[in-house]
Amino acid sequence: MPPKKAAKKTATKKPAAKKSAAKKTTTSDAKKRVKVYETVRGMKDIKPLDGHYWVRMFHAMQNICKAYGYSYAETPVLEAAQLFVKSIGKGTDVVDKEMYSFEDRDGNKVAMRPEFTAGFARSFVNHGLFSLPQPVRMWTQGPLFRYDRPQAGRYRQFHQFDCEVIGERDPVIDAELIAISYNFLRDLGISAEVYINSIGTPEDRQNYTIELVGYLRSKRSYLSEESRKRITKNPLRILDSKDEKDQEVIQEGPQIIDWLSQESKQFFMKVLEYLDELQIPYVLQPTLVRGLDYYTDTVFELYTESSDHGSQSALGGGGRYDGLVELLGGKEQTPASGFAIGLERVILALREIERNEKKQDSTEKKERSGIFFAQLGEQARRKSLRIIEDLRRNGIFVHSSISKGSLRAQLEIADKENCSHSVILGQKEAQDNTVVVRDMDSGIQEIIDQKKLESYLRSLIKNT
RNA sequence: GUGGCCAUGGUGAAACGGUUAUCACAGAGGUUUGUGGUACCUCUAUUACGGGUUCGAUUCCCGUUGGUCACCCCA
Repeated sequence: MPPKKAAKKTATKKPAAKKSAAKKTTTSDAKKRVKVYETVRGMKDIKPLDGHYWVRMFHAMQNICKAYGYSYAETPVLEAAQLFVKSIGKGTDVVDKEMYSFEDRDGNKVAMRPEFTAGFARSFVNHGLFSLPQPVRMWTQGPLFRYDRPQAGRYRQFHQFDCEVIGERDPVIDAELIAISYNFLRDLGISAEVYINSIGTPEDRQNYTIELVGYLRSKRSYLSEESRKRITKNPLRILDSKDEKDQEVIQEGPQIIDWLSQESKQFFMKVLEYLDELQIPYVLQPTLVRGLDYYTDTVFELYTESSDHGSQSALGGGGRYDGLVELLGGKEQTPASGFAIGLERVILALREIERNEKKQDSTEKKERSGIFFAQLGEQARRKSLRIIEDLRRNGIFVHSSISKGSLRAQLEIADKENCSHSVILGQKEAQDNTVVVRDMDSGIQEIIDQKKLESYLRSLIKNT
């Protein structure tokens, strides 16, 4: 920003000289154009205009996590690369193709986290969190990195809201996590659909995969080219193929549900029962399998109901990962479960809702609210500094534009910010220890004693 | 990683290959630092970057970068 401005200013100062010189670039390197940097591909600025979305989401996270008794925790962005390879799995795209990994100055292989779960599991093992009352409920939020091809709702640096419960295998935990994710979205005004499935134990999955591959081989000729390749590479992925013919084949094929062990099946039934009890609607999706290796039993995903953005409509997902903590050197049998929601996608959904709302009542004007404080002249400015400060300390938020000189300019801003009242302090008022309070709708002005201003404003705020 | 489409000020758009790149909105400043939601004036673009074709390129071609959509994958 600053470099650009500087360049512009020099350009406007001597436009004539510039033009002739620009073509014969010989000595005139003085006006070298300063390079304007852009964000690196796939990275996104959060602009002040969009800030309110993030603040809203932070509030929603905090409130809901407090209500459910989750503690805030954080893990570093940078971890040993191997941590992710081991937990997410070699052969997954996330690890093989999309991970930001490099050697640091000591030659250690590190990676920027592509997800939260592995870091949390590591942290749990690292700090012996099994000695806390079990299970440990944690939540976090922050940036994650995946070197993917950017698209709307998909960036290389993206943000997730994440909850993890480590140290207990109970279906009620899974139901609770689904409830949190569902309610988080509901609190923001998004009605989500929960898709749920169970993929059982790793052994269950292995047996099922063998069966599935056998079946798919027999139907090979009906499958799409892409899926044919996947039979050997990643057969489970064929289940959620978007190809219609593939789907037809899948419908007739074996379902993982039928391959679950008795225990897993019962566990899953319980999860569903608890969801019914919590009155969370869900859709059983026999083809739902998740991409990361560590998942066991319950898996679920959340979609917006009005899924306009075809492939980007998944807001989040999660599941149980009973084997991960042990895999990372933790105590034997440390079960866990968690979910993550993509915040950029939540914003996408919020925007869409806003668009629809605008269509419906575009005529309705926003009601004015808020107080603006305008000042005029040096003496009044000084005085108003103090008054504004006092008001703010006492919890009354006032807009002001104290750096501006003219009253006109200030009232213009008051209007744009949609303030209901403006407090005006000029030379005269400064002397009389009064202020003028102007109603921005009617234009009616009242003279108020400075001492009474606070209580006066309070009554105004109450009324609106 | 594969394929398609696209790129003009802060935003949204104009401009048969031809003078000074047009318009709206936003922004900054001003119309005697005491009155906004309605006026007026001024300012705010080496047309993404780099090459080429041409007397001449915002317009045509190539490359780069970025955006976007679908696939892959996923949040």
